[in-house]
Amino acid sequence: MDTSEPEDPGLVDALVQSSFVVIAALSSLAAAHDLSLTQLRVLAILRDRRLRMAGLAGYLGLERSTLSGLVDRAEKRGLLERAPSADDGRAIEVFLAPGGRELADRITVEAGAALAPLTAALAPGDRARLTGLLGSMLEPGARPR
Amino acid sequence: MDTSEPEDPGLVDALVQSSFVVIAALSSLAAAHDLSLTQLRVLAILRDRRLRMAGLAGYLGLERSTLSGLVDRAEKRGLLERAPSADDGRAIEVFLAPGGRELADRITVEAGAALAPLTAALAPGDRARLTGLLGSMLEPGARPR
DNA sequence: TATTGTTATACTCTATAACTATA
DNA sequence: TATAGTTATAGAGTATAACAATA
Repeated sequence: MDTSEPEDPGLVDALVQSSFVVIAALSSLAAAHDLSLTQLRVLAILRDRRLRMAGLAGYLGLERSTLSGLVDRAEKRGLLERAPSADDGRAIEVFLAPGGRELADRITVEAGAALAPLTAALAPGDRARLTGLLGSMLEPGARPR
Repeated sequence: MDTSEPEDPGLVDALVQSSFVVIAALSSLAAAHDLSLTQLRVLAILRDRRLRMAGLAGYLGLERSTLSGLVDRAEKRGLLERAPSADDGRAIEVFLAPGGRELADRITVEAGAALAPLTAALAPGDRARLTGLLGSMLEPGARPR
């Protein structure tokens, strides 16, 4: 018996469809600021963290070599900064430059507005219910892979 | 007053996070079959449709020129086929080749399995509730942009 | 020896612009 | 003229492999 079979194809479809809609909205928001979706994620991740290159790569699920170019470009645009780690002579820490922080804040607001057409489709009680259900679905240990 | 402000930042966060988790699972499923996420979407879209290049580009939100290369590669792999349209001498129709249909079916099953860790985190009643809430959120007219 | 980050290389994805063929 | 698709070109994103510096 394959216990990993889905019990509710309708839910899978709904999750996949809504995810594509949300990601498309975020991609278009990123594009409006001349960012890739990955760069937008970097800004969001570094909003309250300072990470080494390898740590950032881990968050994004990318190779370290990929981050080098990505951070290069963002650094040239004044969004990110690099600084050698005090603890480890090999490591480089990445964090938001002033311009990056400003943009990250702006994008946070705009993301809410971009998704408002979706969230506004629900009654207030349903919004809270949806938040709760997504929250329990994402609880530690429930992630795929 | 800015009426496009989000009324529930918690919901926005939950939607964004869950969407990234779902898309990451699908990307990794695509990668396991040597497909890009876009190619996986093409297989899903063409599963019950035959579209012109321009129509497919529209579904994906991509330029026609982008589709040319993408379909080229998938065609060489035996996943898609092209045929001139009977109605319009300029148009080319794209549809699943036998290999593409087989792969699309397999991927549909595997997507359910890949997301099972998420869906299984919910009680059956909650799964139905979540399906319903996502469904009403996606109702026509609610899409961003 | 192992790890951190970078560089070199290659391929895919994507867009813009120019082109051909058809409408 | 306008539309469908392709090609040429260019840039970003990504990975693998090889490398230098540090641990």
